[in-house]
Amino acid sequence: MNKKREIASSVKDESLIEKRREQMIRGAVTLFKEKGFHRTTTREIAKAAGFSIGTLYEYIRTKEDVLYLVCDSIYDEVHTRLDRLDIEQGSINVLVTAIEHYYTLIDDMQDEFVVMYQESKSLPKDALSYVLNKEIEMVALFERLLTQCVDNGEIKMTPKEVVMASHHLFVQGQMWAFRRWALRDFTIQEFIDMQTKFLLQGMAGENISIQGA
Amino acid sequence: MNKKREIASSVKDESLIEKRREQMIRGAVTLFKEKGFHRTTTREIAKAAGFSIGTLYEYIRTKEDVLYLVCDSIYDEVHTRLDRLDIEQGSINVLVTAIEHYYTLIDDMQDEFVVMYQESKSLPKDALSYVLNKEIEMVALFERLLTQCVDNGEIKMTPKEVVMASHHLFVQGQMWAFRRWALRDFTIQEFIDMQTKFLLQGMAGENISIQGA
Amino acid sequence: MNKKREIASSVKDESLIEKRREQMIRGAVTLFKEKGFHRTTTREIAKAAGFSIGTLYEYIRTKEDVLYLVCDSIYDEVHTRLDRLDIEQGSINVLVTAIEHYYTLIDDMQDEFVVMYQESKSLPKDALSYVLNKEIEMVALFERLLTQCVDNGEIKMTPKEVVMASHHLFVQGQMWAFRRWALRDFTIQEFIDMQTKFLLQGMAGENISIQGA
Amino acid sequence: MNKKREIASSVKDESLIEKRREQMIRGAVTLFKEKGFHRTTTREIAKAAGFSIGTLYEYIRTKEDVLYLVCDSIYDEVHTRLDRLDIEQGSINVLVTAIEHYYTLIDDMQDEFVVMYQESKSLPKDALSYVLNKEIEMVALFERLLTQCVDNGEIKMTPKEVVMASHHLFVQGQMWAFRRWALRDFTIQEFIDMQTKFLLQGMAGENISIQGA
DNA sequence: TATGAATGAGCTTTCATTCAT
DNA sequence: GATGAATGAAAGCTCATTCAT
Repeated sequence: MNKKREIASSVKDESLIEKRREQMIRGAVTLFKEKGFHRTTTREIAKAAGFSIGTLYEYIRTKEDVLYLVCDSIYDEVHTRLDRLDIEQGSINVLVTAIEHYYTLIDDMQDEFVVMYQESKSLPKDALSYVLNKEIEMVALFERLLTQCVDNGEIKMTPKEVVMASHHLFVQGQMWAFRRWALRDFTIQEFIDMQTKFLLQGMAGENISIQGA
Repeated sequence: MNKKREIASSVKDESLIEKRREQMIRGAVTLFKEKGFHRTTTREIAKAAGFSIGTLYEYIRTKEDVLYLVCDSIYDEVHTRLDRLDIEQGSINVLVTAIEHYYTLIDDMQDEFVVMYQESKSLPKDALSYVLNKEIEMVALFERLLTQCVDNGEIKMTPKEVVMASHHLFVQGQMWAFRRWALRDFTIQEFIDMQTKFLLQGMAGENISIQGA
Repeated sequence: MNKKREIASSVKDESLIEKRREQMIRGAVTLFKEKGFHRTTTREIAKAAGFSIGTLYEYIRTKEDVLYLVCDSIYDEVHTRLDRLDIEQGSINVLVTAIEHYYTLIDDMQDEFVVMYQESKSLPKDALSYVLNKEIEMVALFERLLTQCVDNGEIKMTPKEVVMASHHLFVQGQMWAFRRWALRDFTIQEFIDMQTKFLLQGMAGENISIQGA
Repeated sequence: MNKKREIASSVKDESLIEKRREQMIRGAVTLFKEKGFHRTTTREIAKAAGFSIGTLYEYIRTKEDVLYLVCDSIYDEVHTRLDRLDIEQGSINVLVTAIEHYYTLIDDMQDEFVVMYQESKSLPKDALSYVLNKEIEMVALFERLLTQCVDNGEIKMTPKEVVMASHHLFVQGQMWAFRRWALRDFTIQEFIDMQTKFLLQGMAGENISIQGA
């Protein structure tokens, strides 16, 4: 369900398509980051990619396709980087590794993530649901790892807390991408450490009574 | 510094201005939420507000003004609701109350917050910095409360952890606004409780060794 | 033929109409001079006149009416000032006086003349032809005076030269209004003297002694 | 000083730019003459030029650019036609030729000149000063020729008279463009002859005393 | 009479997309 | 395959004019 959308191209040569689209994505990310999707013109994208507007349209059908290609390429990278973890049995160690890989990935592709989160709402319905689905997959990865930790007794959490914590981890990733201006005193490693510690402390502790008790 | 921007209007009657702008904001939020700022036309805003395009422009100068009015009205509400806390001396109780008020506020104005966070980048430079400043003020409120808890010994945290936790609280608010679709199984009260518990546990625990140690 | 156009007003009190229109004309001339008819808004005219846009429209029907009122008031002044000459029998002396009066008038009402000549093409057909007719009357006055000078032997000119010279005199008046920036080294009296001398020399052809000498 | 303004075009082919702009100018002059710059819409200009509104804006940036192109092309023609005279040593013969060429030029491009003089005030500041400068150059040409005639004894004139006469010649050119409706009984040759004769007579004569002397 | 809020036709300009070369 | 000139729908905004108060 929600398979990768094929972006039509009138060019036949597959390797050329890939090359051109890569140029396109690189240029587009910079522009989208700077001015947003709507304020960026297709001409600008073509220019930044190094070819003419006519050529641009040989490799896409609509401007939104460019945005989709950007989002899609991000998730290709996510998969490349996190696929190993996908098969491993969950444990605290695997979880910690997953968090580290995920946040490092976001750090490496900060611009791309910002663009994706900022602009994905401009995608056409089906492309949007494809991207959203990728997001859900990510959250589900954390959910699975956490659940397995609960199952093997390493962590104590209600199922609802697992859901919440997964979203939490995911959203903290967005935070790193979006709010780096506010977190410029932190290195990515510090950030990872703190997030990890935070999570594990939050989960491990005896129930602490709140509100005066 | 960064004073409220006056949006010029060619109408003189102040109370009428307020009334019309309220209509405008209400209509605009719905539309911006639905289609985003750029895909919404000024004519649609006028129509949703219940008056003509000409009348719309009697109360604003540019389309961006509408977005600013939306953001500004949100922060007016924020201030109305959180101003009491601003003067209180920090303590765990006050902090917990602040979290509750803040997340309840976001819950009440979900659409408005989503729009603000999604679209504020489309504001003109000075308006954007005004809005960003409001955001910083919010984070600073949490920071102050946390620091005072640290000072009075209720909480153990390094200054860096205080900064991180403040951003964390802030971003979790965004999460509630943005990801309600993913959290539809949670009530706002559950959400508040979990976030609060999470935070306090994370802060209170003895240092727990991570990574196998 | 081409009678004064009545500008409709919904106000009854004639003296009030006159008062308001005078305010209007004074304000409008300044604005039209500065920004031209098209770039001036009716609101600006109302404001410059010292009353509201609603009141403005109690005294005129369209924006073009304002322009007409300006042009009309100029020719009222022209008539007031030159009517005496209209009845006198032509002679070199009368001609010289006419030139002097005419150029002095233009000097006194420089702004008004500039506006009229620059903007009169924006008048509606009938108003335009009324104003053009006034212009023709002016030229005709010079023509009559010249012709009578020819008839009484004071000047030697072919009928065609009379026509040309009349237009010449008229156009030199425009020049004084329009090109004062280029003629800032000249006083109006110098200008009058030179124009007069120029004309009379030009007409004298064979050395004809003027003024009896 | 006051160099030709480059009007930006997004089209690269220079010869195409020239061709399209020529179409544009031709169409615009007709329309501006008929209805004035402000009453003419850009769509009408495009249509008159024979292409779409989108294409129009491939060759200009703003509506005012069209007006500038009109003015500029007039002065290109002026230069083409009068440049020879620019280098010649002044003499009565050269002066007479200059007058003839100048008035003939105006006769050939009557519409263009009318438009330029009527509408140039709608140009943006820098374009206006460029055009005004061209005008000053024209007057200066006459001034130089006259001064040289004075220097070589062919003509007797004070420096002030030279200035005035130069403006006079220039303004008479405007007259021929603007008031042809009033001068329809004259051919351009008659006009030239009369103006020339007028000027030379005015200048050549013994000083004739005016007003009583 | 005076006011000024309301209206909407109409303007300039942009830009995604096409297609002949 | 690559190019870029051409297109026109659609957007933001203005302003002359009206009319209820």
